[in-house]
Amino acid sequence: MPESLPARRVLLVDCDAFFVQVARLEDPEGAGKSPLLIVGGSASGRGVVTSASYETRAYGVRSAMPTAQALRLCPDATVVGVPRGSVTRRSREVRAVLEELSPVVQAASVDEFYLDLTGTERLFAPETLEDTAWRIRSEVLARTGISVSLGGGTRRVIAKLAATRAKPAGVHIVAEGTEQKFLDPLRLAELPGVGPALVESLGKKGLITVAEARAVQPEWLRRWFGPRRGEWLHRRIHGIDGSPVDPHERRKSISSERTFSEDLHRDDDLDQRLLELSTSIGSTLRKKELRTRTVTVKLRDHDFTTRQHSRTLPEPVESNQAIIDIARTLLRELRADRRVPVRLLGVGLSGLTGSSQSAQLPLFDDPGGHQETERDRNLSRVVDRLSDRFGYGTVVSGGMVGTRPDTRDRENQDHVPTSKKDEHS
DNA sequence: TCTGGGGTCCTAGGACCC
DNA sequence: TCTGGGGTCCTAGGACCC
Repeated sequence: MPESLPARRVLLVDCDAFFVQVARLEDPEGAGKSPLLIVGGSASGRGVVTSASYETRAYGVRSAMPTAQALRLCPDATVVGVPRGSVTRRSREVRAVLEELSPVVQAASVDEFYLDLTGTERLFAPETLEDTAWRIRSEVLARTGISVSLGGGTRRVIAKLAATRAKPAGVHIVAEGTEQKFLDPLRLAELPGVGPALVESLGKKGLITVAEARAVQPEWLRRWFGPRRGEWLHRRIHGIDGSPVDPHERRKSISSERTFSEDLHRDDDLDQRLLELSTSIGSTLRKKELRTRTVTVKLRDHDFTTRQHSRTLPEPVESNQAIIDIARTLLRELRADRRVPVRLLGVGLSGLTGSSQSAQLPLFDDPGGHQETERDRNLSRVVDRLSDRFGYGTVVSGGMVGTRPDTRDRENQDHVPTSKKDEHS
C-alpha cells in the first residue's frame, strides 16, 4: 500500500435495531410501548426473527433465530410482522439526510451506509472525525427519528468493525496508525466475511483470534485455505482494504421467494405460485428499466433440500411471458429430478442490462422457444399499469397472464389462520 | 431449535474455442 | 489416436451479510 496518500476518512452509519425502531415509529401505541419487541415471524408460522429489541437480546434472542425458539427464551415478548414498505421508506429518508452531510454515500444494505469524508478535513475544521460522527448522529436522529451508531477509520473494514463497538447509539473511531492494535484482540469470527464454516476450519488449526492468525506465515494461510481465500484472510487480519466507497453500485440480481404455510405438492398450485412470483419480479425489472438474460428457479423441498436450475438466453428479455416460459421449464426440470412436497419456491433474474439499449435482432432461433416479441413487452407494460391502479392480484387473477381464479381463492384462505396468529402475538 | 427473504461473491466442472 | 493449455461462458452449489 502506498503510504504517501492522505489517510482516508471512512464512516459506517449503522441503524440500531432498525426494523424494531421502524415498527415502533409506525405503531407508537402498540409496538412503541413494548420494550420486549421482536420483529419477524411470518404469516406462515414458520418465521424467524428479523430484528430483536436490545431488551429481548438480553434473553438470548438473536436475528435469524426461529420465532418459536425466541418466544421460549423470552415468553413475554411481543412479535410483530416486518413492516416492509415503511422500512424501505425510512431507509431512503436516512440516506437522503446523509447525502446532505457527506460527499460520498453508499448504501450497503437497508440499514447501513458508508460515507467517505476524505478531503473534508479543512471544510469541517476544527471538527475531528469523531465530532463529525456525533454531529451526523444527532442530525439523522432529529430529522428522521432513527437512532444510528457510527464507526470510523481509514478503511471500510475498520469502520465496519468500529461500528459494532459503537453500538448502540454511539460512536467509535479507530485512529490512523492504531488499526492493528484494534484488530489483534478480536476473535476471527468477528471479522466480516468470516462465517461459521471458516471459523471451524480456523479453529482446527488452533486459530481463534486475529493476533494468533497474524503469527502464521501468509504462505501457510494460502496452503491451508487455498490461494485466494488465504490471501483474502491475510489482508483481512492486517486490516488491508482498498475497496472504495462507491455511490454508483448497480444491482446484479432481482429475486423473490416464498415459504408456504404448508408444503405444496400439487403441480398446479406450484405453477400458480410460480406465476405470481414471476409477474412480481418482472414488474420490478421493468420499473428499474432493466432486462435479464438469466432466469433461476429455486425449490426447497419439505426436508430442506434446496435445489435450483437456471437458464441463460442469447438475448436479454423483460416481458412476463418470456420470464414465465423459462421459469415453467425450469420448474418442470426440478420436479422431474425429485418429486416431493415443496416448502419454498423462488424466482430470480440475473445478467441484468439496461433496457434502454435497443434490442438486438436475434441471430438465430432460441431452441428453447423463448423468443420475446414486441407484443409480449407491450402486454407486460399494460399489466404493470393496471396493477399500479387496481392492485397486483386483480390483474393476475383477471386472466391476463392465464391464471385460474379457483386456485387463488384457495390461496387466500391459506392466510386466514396465520393472520390470527399475528394478532395474538 | 426446526430453520425468512433480500442480496453478493466464490468455486469447480464442463462446454467450447483457439 | 490416447492427447496441451489458456480463456470465457454457463451451471450448480455454497458461504456469507443484514
